[in-house]
Amino acid sequence: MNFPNRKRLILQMVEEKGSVEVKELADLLQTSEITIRRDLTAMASDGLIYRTHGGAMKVGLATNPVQFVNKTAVNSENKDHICRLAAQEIKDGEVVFMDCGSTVFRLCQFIRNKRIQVITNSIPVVNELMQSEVTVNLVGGEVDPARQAVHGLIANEHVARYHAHKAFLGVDGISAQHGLSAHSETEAGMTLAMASQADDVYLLCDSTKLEKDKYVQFAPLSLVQVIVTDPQASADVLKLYQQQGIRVLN
Amino acid sequence: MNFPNRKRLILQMVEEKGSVEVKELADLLQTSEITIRRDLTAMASDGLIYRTHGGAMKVGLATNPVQFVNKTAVNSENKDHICRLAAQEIKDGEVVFMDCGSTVFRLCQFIRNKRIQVITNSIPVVNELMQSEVTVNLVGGEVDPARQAVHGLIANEHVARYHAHKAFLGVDGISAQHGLSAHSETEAGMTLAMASQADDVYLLCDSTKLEKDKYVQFAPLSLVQVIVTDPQASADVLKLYQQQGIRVLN
DNA sequence: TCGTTTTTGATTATTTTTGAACAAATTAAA
DNA sequence: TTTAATTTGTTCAAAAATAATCAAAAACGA
Repeated sequence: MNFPNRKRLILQMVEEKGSVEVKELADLLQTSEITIRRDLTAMASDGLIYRTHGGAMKVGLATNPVQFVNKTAVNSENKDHICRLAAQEIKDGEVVFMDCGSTVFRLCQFIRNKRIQVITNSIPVVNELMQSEVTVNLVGGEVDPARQAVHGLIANEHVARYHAHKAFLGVDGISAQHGLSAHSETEAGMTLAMASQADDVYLLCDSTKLEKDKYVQFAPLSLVQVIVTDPQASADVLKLYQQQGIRVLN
Repeated sequence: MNFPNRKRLILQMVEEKGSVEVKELADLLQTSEITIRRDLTAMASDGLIYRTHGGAMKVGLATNPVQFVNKTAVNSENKDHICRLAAQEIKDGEVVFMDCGSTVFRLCQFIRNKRIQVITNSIPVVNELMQSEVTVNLVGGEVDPARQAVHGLIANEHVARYHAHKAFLGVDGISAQHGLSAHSETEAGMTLAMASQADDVYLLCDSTKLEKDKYVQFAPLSLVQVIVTDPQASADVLKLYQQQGIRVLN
């Protein structure tokens, strides 16, 4: 076993497990501990891993350029629940849209091993899925640094060139009476673009967003086929949506 | 058994198994180890395989798939020199292309505070420049995980919609006789697309790439206006380029 | 056929990689 | 704070792989 091969395997292990030990690697790669140490030192000086006493760690935490602006942390339990449900809907071979919402971002970890194609305008989603089984298609256009996503006219045109089985979208507000609403027009534009090119539109929104109206009201409820939410959602409210022919998962 | 035949079989084996050993090949192809070594050396210089001690690997497996922050570490002094020169050429208000080379990536740190617009197909460049003064425009299309960049037909079309003052591009090889060459056709396509939409094409390449021919030769030297390289570059070689009307910075 | 060129193989010297031993440094525990 | 246990850096030697040189064999063209 030569260095490039070991390097590849070590890197893969570090990525998977987060951290590794010298002994563990020496055992696994059938070589001496000192050789492993040398490998780790070399890799660390290249910035590939973070060297620790007795092993190495994923550099990702420090290097991974952008963490999702911590919005992911709030309400995380409910969001994971929503994402688990949504992930179950995705079959191998499908093409899906994912927009730049924080809930939608959480979906990444549940679909890493699916053989699907994801079309997205979210930079964090691309970073997350780039090293996974998923094939990623990135929407081109102006980058909006605040939202860490691509938006605008060109972006919408790009989306219009594709067709997907499913679209997984986030919104800032949803109500039976006024439909979907958002904080900004640019986000609304992308949501519309993706929705109109997908067979089924899935809205991922935790229960705090139900029956709330925000700045821009941009689409009727009929745009969506499925709403995925958490168990805290009131049954009465959900019934409102179901009466309009929408499937509800919670 | 002649060289073309061995070459074909070796390539096939490398593709299948990911990595091969000299002994293994000598045994299988009924020839001596030294002949195999010669074959491997020749193939490696064409960029078909990655040479290792005792064998060879698939190119994709050897080049680290994640974080190419490491690649920037090798030859970093020379690369910084190149980037400093290149950065000085960029004036506020300009629009520039940046491709997905590792040298080009290093340019990011030198242009963070410029009021310019960058159009790029490189994910690391986007991550790096997203929180800076620079306005970023991302090229859309299929994401190539190995290169951490967007490539392909759609990507090239996207580039064709824009015009830039300058393009900063990396290549794998350059020679006075055969022009520009690359390891893969997809990279070559993006380079061409950007070059044809820019007023001035700047080639960022350290001296190790001068007078080297790689797998795909895709453009004549006349495509570029400026070559930026390091002080190690031989004056004789640079003169060759200057005679063809190219400006050389080093 | 002969002479030339190309390819292959063998030998030796050099380089690279690996492993072992031991002192120095770091961490954890008392 | 001191002691013990790990881990690491350093030096050296052995093993493996490579480069370089030269000779033999095969292929080629006249």
